[in-house]
Amino acid sequence: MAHAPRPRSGDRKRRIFLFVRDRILSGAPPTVREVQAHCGFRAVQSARDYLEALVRDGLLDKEPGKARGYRLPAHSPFPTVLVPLLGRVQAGALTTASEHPDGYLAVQSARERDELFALRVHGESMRDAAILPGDVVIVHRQEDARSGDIVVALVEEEATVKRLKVQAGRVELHPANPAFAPIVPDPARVRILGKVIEVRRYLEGGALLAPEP
Amino acid sequence: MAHAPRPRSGDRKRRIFLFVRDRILSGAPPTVREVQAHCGFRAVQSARDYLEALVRDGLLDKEPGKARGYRLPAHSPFPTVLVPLLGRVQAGALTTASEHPDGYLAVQSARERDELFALRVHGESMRDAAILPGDVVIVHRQEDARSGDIVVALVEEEATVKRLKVQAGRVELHPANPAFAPIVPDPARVRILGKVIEVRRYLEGGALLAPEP
DNA sequence: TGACGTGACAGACGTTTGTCTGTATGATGC
DNA sequence: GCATCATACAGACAAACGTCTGTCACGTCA
Repeated sequence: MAHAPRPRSGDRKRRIFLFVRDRILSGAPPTVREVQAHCGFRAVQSARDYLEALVRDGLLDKEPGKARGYRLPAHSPFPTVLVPLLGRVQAGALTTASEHPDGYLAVQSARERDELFALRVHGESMRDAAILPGDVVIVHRQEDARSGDIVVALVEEEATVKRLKVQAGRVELHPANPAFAPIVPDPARVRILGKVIEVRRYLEGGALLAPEP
Repeated sequence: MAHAPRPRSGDRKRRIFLFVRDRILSGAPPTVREVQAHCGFRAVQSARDYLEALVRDGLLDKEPGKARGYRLPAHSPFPTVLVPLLGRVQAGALTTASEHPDGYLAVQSARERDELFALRVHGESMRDAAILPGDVVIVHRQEDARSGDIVVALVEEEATVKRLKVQAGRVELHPANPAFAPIVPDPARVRILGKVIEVRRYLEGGALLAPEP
């Protein structure tokens, strides 16, 4: 028997990629047989050939042997976690605050979920570091940091974002705005809550405000 | 033999839900046995019991019989989608480019996912709007925008980020850096690709790999 | 005390699904 | 013509995976 007229392969390959991508984006990668059915192939292997070609092209990743093992080549190999967005953080209340967040943000990170939180920035003190009031910073909880890191620290009983500098063994918190003065706190009274690993600015609407179910 | 001391059930159920949710958000739902392994259960059925309980609670949906059949319910308050991250965009190649992305980013948005893409920013021209080289902008595809919006436009055959100003019916693209001059393009030759709805900066090697070329 | 519900375990069964091997057909190049 | 390659098909096998049935330990409550 004659087969169907051969379609130009690049186009078919592209359509299959879009189908697979759509399915992954919709929540679950397709099986090889679902791709087969979608394309009208009469053999599983035909669909498999295309999928493997897409992997060779770098358009898809796969986990061999696993069911529904095709993935989008993640830009970050990290899983997506939802981290709590805190409004203001007052002294010592970090743990408490993270139990009553303003909402949750999807973050791709190698860190554990409990090591991350998000904080809305108040004030202009980091303007020249391109961090504006209303921006959201994603913070990795840690008690120390290196000179030059942008950190969240407890100063005067409230969390603030500053650049950490260690000069001659002395900890200083530097704003990025000439209108503000560096803070040279009593070492016993400064407490670093974490290090900023990401900055986000939402230009419309706003970050998600969804309660944890 | 005595079993392990019975944990407080609500907490364990919640932790299992978070695990499943993260996995779905990351691109693929887990199998029952993956949940089992993650929780340290010694029987598949134990994991299954929890998963079914979560379905009864309405926290998860499932497709019975299918591999990796657990889903976030449609009414889930976390509309997280994966959005293609494009390196450079050249004339007319937006659709093509989004099929060969550098990777995918998790973005929370009410928009449809094919209306969104992410673009890495090149150059200092938006510095005073707190957008730095290397930042990633999340863009909503639209052909028009309002005066004052930050947009991605095709200029000289390449996509660039600028602030849109409409003065006396004339379209102007304004950089946010005194070192750059406003662009007043031939209206027939300017094309708006979309509006920037979010800006992200990754401060730690992690989530984003490729440094500035 | 005994009935009952819950959380966990154990083992097996059968479907779903990835994978392998082999064949047929047409296009291309020497 | 003949070798070679790519596409599609056919059928089978084996691993992955969802599902079922039964058991055990513990707590609650009448």
